[in-house]
Amino acid sequence: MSARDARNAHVRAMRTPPVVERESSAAVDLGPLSGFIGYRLRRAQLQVLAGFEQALREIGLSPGQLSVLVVISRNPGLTQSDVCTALGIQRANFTPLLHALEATGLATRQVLPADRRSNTLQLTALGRDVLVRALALHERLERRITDCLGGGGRAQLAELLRKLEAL
Amino acid sequence: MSARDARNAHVRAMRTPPVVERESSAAVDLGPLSGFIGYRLRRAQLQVLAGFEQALREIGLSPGQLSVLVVISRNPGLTQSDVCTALGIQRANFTPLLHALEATGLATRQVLPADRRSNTLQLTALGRDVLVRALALHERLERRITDCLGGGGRAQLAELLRKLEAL
DNA sequence: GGGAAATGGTTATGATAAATAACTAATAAT
DNA sequence: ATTATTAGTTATTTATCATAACCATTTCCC
Repeated sequence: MSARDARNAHVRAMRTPPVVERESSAAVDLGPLSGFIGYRLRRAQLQVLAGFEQALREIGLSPGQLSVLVVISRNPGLTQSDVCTALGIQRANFTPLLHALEATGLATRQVLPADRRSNTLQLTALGRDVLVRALALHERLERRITDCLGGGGRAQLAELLRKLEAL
Repeated sequence: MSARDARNAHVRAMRTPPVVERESSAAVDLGPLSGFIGYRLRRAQLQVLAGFEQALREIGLSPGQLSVLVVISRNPGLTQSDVCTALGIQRANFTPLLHALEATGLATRQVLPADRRSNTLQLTALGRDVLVRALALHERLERRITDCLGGGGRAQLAELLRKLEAL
């Protein structure tokens, strides 16, 4: 990095023709990697994830938890499996996620009388309240993204990603 | 899901006006979630990741490993830290990743005489060969993505994601 | 009606990626 | 020469995703 650059700075300044430049900081060639969608996706997702945690820090919801709250808020009475398939979560991974929402008093399970294997999900009053606040905080993140991409870019990105889900 | 639909099918067929439709399969309302870039990113990234593993199965490289091979192939003599900052990997997480590449004979570390704390990285002959084959296999995935998004869409996506990394 | 098969939810477990802190050896700074 | 940085390693923690096995319930079908 710049360590070695600093070390060799005098050499370069006096005698080195600025040809090789000794890997000066950002001079790393990513080659075909720059065009890999998967690579770009990973880095972008990490960045947005960091933004999410920052934006929702005071509430402390994970992305998955927020998504579940949104879905059961708009579709009261869905079963766990319904939510899982809607969100692309494994049923096995959904159990602890949901239990966390129950433990914090945001959601409740209720056995469906018509099929006593199934649990239907509802938000508590607290859950509705927290959801509203979380969505407001999340707006900040989305605004940052819009500022970064422009309104059109943001819409394009959402659409392209949506298409990609059907890969 | 369709389970409950099937259960109530006779009822609906005889007397129920097709109004409520009992959460028919894809009728889950994601609400604002559909517009969340973070949500779309997560799902798209998972999909592309699955495509990656499928495409490179016969070689068995992880995305991170491939990215490292590419970078040290195009920039021989980089130190570990150089590669880390170029790829956005923590130095601590890079160590086992690199050791795996060494253990499979794809890359070598070499102490830099000018600074014996640093290791410079090189590909072995095998590493170069595997890299070529891996890139060829990876082409398939990229082609699938291009088929899915169109050439223009793919370029747009790459650019938008690149911008997002600077969020 | 009653046994086999399928379904909803849970548990346990493993694999992977990422973050943090503490440590060593070597170099740089003063 | 002492001190402070820096490169790399180790250990640990956390979170996400995947798989398989299991129980209770319901459906299928004979």
